Amino acid sequence: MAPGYSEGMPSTDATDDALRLDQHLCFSLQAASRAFSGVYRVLLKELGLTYPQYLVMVVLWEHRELSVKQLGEHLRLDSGTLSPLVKRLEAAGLVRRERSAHDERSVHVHLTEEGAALRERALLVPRRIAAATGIGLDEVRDLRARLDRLTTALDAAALAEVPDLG
Amino acid sequence: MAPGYSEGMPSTDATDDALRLDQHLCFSLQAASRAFSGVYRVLLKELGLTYPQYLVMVVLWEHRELSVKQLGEHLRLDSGTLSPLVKRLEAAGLVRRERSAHDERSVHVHLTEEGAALRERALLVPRRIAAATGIGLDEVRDLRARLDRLTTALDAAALAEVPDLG
DNA sequence: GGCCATTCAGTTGCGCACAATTCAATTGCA
DNA sequence: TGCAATTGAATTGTGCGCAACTGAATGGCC
Repeated sequence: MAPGYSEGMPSTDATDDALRLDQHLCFSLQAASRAFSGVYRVLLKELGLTYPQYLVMVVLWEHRELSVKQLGEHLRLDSGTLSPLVKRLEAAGLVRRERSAHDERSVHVHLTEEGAALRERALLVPRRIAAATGIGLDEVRDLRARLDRLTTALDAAALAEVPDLG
Repeated sequence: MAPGYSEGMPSTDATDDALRLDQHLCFSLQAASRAFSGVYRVLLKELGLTYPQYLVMVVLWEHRELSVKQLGEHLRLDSGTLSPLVKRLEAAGLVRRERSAHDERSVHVHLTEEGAALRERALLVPRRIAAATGIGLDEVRDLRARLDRLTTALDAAALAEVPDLG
């Protein structure tokens, strides 16, 4: 039942089994995520976007203008990742950054004409991706729900792992 | 039903909806994957491993000795990623690299005493991770199966996207 | 009003993922 | 046997993710 080690000595201990690569949900997750990136990479090349840049544009197409902080809340990214990424989008002419008048600390990112126009060309991407997954809308919805619950649980656990309070 | 754009003008077009961030399975997937990494990062710090390094060790604990190429097949990584990573594991004293006698092109990676011994301390990791996910073994198994099928489908699609053959 | 803690963006540094290239070793085939 | 194509590892370069830090702006509190 259990493949065990290469020596042909099957491990019957569940704790041992748990250390096998194929028992790691995190690996299946990461593999699927990278496979997704690979498909997006091909589709997005003609838009001149990387996959993380595409996600930033998706958020901006939905909200038009956001601070770096707000972008990070939507995408779970911090300024260390977003600052250079947004700069590259600005260099590509898709967004512009401006200091807020109300709060000089924050920087608002908004679409340029060109950035807004790119949305038209991006509309086909989700359909082509959906076709590539080979699964139906219902299963996609179900998977998303499960994954989001998983993320919430893991975030909570990560906080608990760094007690700070004894 | 559909939140639509910030202007309060709900988009009833399914194509428009598909461009919303919360419709992107890839994002839920990546978010869950990064949440996993975060929990692992905390647990693995005391083992002196990063999450990708841990996965390499998991494969080596299972197979004892593999070429860089074989490691890459297990983990879906190429030498561009593995070469420096394995070098860091070697610098940490956990593995040793040796040119194969049969084929001088290939480099075999095998555990040192210290690397093999580290397995004992790693045995607790999967249990603590399982607790952090907040889901049962059955759902984990089901999720893994779905994700692996998804990865297979996406890989096939990625190949089809780069026709090369017209 | 003046001071301190907090907030926000940006930078630096490190490791990972991946494309593209290089180079040596090997294989295949004429 | 000799040469071309392939294979395996390593290197280079770019971008992402994240921790740690900097510095300016803001807000709270006395």
